[in-house]
Amino acid sequence: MKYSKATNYALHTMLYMMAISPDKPVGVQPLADAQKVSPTYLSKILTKLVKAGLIESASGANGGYRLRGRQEDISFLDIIHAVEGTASLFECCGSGDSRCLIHQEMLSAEQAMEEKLRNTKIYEIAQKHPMSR
Amino acid sequence: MKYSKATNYALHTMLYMMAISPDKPVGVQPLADAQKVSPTYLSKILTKLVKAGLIESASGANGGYRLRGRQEDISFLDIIHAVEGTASLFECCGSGDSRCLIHQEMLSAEQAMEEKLRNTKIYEIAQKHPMSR
DNA sequence: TTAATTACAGACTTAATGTATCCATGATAG
DNA sequence: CTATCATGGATACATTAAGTCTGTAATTAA
Repeated sequence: MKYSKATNYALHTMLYMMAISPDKPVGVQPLADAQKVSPTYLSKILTKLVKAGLIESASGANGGYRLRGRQEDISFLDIIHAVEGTASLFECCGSGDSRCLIHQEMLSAEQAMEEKLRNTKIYEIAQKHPMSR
Repeated sequence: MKYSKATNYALHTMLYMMAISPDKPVGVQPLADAQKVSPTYLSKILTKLVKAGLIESASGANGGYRLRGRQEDISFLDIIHAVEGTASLFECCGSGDSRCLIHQEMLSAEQAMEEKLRNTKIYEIAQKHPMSR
């Protein structure tokens, strides 16, 4: 079990956008360069962030991607959910059996991690170390 | 990202062993029946638990698998690590860059989940609901 | 209105991992 | 010796991750 590379790219790209250009749109090319990943692949990931409402996009010249909404509120969990989906990490006895105590404990442990991720904002990271990789 | 079915099988089998036969060895067949999974596949998973020192095995007639060591101490995390390995869920900038703040936060969140899993013992579950699936 | 720029969508490929099955081998009790 | 049991290796299949390629649509600048 591992987080996908896509999640890694998404987190770093969000940090990069916040640090470099929090207001003006940035094209996918410079973002891809910063991560050393292909632009077409990164654009797929960014589209997920758009659909999740974390960033917005604009076509045409001078277009690109831009942060949306209150930047201070964007959490690690928001980004991870946008990329990985919101399904539970642990599927148990047909996923419907709420009597299964193992399932309950696993869910509870997962929620501990999610709460931590929900309370961690990229904004804080950007403050501490704007150019952090 | 998801926990493997193998982890699910391992957790349920450990609970089953603790509830049904905490002392005498049990063959893989009845354990496999309880999970509705093939014996040969389950045996591969159990072998991992053996190598991790959580259970012990005995060949030959009247052999099988048996819990090992202090049963009250076996945690969810022990079992998960035995099956999934102990690698971090999040691999970042070449895995070596400890300056990466994103990596640090992800690690910290993961540790929150692990601490929860370390403090959750199957023994407690077995007490509460011996026949829990 | 045309041309350049940019995001988006779909099909596709490749590699890795998970989930199993089958069979041969080896250990052990009776 | 034989029946019973675990172990290991090879293999097969399905699913997912990771990435590429190409065309289409939208928008701006000239």
